[in-house]
Amino acid sequence: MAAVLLDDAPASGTPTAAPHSFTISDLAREFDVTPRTIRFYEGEGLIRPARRGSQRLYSRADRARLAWILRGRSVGFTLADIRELLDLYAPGPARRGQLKATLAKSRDRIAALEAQRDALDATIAELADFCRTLEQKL
Amino acid sequence: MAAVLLDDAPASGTPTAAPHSFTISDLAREFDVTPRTIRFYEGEGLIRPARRGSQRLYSRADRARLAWILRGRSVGFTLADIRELLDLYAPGPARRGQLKATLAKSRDRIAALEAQRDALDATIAELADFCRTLEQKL
DNA sequence: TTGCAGATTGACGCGAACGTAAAGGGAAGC
DNA sequence: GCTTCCCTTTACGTTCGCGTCAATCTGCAA
Repeated sequence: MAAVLLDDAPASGTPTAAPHSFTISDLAREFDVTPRTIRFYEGEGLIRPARRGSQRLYSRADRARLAWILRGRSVGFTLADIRELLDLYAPGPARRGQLKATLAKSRDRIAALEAQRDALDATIAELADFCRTLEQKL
Repeated sequence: MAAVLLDDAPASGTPTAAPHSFTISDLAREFDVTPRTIRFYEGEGLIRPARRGSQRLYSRADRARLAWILRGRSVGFTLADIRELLDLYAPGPARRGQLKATLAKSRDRIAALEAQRDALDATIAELADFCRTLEQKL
């Protein structure tokens, strides 16, 4: 996982050379968000692109980090949640007590996510069932 | 599913007789939300409890409906989404064109939910992996 | 040189989903 | 009768996650 946040593979099947840096609107287009959104995440401390003068320059690691943020968002994390998780991944001084606390937090997250998945599955099943009864009526 | 919205089974293993009506704080306690939240949902047209005088009285169907609303919320639906889905379930006049539109909407929802589940699974897998590396360090 | 496209910061705005008083009604128990 | 709860409505406040100007700067091409 940590590797994912350090770099990311170019889009498969794309023979065009993968650039090593991106502008804010490059990323905005790629991930279908606005530049405003990306700047907002930076303001919230979620991402820290380099600068060339005043202009932001995103590395592939930044790009992967953004992808991670957006996926977190898509599963219902708040931006505060995401920041906390990114901090967990960051290799801190790693005292033993810290590690155990981090482990506990991670496990809580997992439990919550699994509960959410159960809710998701149930909802999907219901909707699928509903679709079947609709098809019957046609 | 429609049946779920009409009634709901009492909590399994509970020998106490299942009441047929509830106050707002009964439901608030049971589902761990505030009365304010439930009243808010009523204001948004998501639920319509009976009244005894000015006091709200929730039937078991209302209770099931609330549960459905909260599960919808937990999977990331907005209240507007939930209202729309509840309306879909409501047995409308059912013209053929309506049915097909409803079916299309439902399928779109399912596709979105499945994408969300994939994101969830990936996130869970990552966190689980992270936990394993933490355990190694202990 | 003069645009023009795309980048920047700053500030205010906004919808969603409630929270939080404030002020009062109504039944129950002492 | 008085207090104590629990319920009610009304209404303004708050947080999150951006949207939307506005003013400015910076290259690059015509």
